[in-house]
Amino acid sequence: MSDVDEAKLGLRERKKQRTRAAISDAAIGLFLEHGFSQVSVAQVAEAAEVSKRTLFAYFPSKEDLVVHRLADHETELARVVRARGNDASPLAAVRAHFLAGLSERDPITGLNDHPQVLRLTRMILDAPSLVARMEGFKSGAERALAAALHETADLPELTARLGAVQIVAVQWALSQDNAHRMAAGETADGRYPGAVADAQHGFALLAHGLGE
Amino acid sequence: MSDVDEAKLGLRERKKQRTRAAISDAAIGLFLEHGFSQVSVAQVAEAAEVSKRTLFAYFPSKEDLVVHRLADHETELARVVRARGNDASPLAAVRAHFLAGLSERDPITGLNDHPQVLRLTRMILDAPSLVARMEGFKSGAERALAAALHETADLPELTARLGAVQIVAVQWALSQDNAHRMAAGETADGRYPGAVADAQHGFALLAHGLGE
DNA sequence: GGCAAAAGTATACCTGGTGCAGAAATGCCC
DNA sequence: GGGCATTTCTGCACCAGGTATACTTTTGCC
Repeated sequence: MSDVDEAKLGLRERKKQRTRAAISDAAIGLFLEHGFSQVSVAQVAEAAEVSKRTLFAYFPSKEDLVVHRLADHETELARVVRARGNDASPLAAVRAHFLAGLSERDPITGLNDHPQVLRLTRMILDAPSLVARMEGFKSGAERALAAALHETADLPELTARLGAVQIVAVQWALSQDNAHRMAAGETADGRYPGAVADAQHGFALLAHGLGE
Repeated sequence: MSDVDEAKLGLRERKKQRTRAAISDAAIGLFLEHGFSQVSVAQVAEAAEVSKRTLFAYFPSKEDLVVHRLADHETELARVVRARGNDASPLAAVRAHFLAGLSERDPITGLNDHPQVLRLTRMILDAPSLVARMEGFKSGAERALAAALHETADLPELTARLGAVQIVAVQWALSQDNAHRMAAGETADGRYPGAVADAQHGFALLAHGLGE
């Protein structure tokens, strides 16, 4: 039918990837247009020209149709910590990574005002089950970061875990604040200086404590 | 039928409360015995001698049958902060409250090895949807604590929020660690000194930072 | 006692998700 | 190209959580 683009994997594998993409695209499109809870998986399956049973062979739940694209952010912080230079502190590495994300307008920092990103954010926030999945990612990020701190910074397990949950909590809160401001109409470029200042403030709190 | 125990509220209200308790008790009993996911709401309704529709009039979801008892912990930290003496710092108030919880073996600190508590903990941890609800409580606690800090400690909103998420994250991690040790067989009394030391460590990290 | 409002019930239905048996497509060897 | 095992897909029946509707029972109160 079509040209052989990526001939490395057999026809079977290519078709599977195309089917997967078709299902995901149909789902995102319908969800963005009508809202996550307003669209049934049966409608998604029909739009993707696939049976409901096949849809669930590719994605274990309705929520996964949305969040599978964000799944690798779960281990992002842990990878940053593991990949840091030997002289750098974990906290400095995470801070540098977050500041880089801000300057690149990485959607995960919340500092992105593209209409598609805004619509996706609003769609997720409107669906409690999707918010719950995001919280689940947060937990996964905590676990992964704790392991990375424990293994590469020679910290006791509890200290690593306590540090990890604080770091993840602060970064998440900073991102949420940015996203909230974008949703309220601020522009990414206009918000950028404030976002940087707030990030510096947040990481300073992490480094030097809340006081007393 | 039975004696009039609490005659303050009308018969209607008393009956409602009894029905509510009957449903909740039947649910907890069945869930503890067979596991949360193994018991259907229809079975709970039957055991409570109530129709399924009535059950859902009292509890909006299956998960609420379990977590409604824990709901007021959501605002516990915020209340502690608001009720502190005018000279005390919020962090000191929270630390004192947590240490008091440890010495009282408050189940929410994780430091309680009563079989019923252990079984309940295991039951919740075995059910992903219940774990997700607990995470939701965490978010609620963060919001409430952030508001309390903002209003009573004269902190900017972002600072209050960043402090709140750190405090909640640390306290939650400490509690989870204790609960995990209880589940692994440690006794509450044996664990108590270590739990206190770990709590001191966690709150010291909050007060003085992770360093660098 | 009688009546309006509240609470409870039975039933049918919708949606997410799974089990099962069979049809269709694919890879591969001839 | 023709067969054949394996994988994939499909239709269908089914389960559980939850809701809408329309109806009956119970309660509060005059």
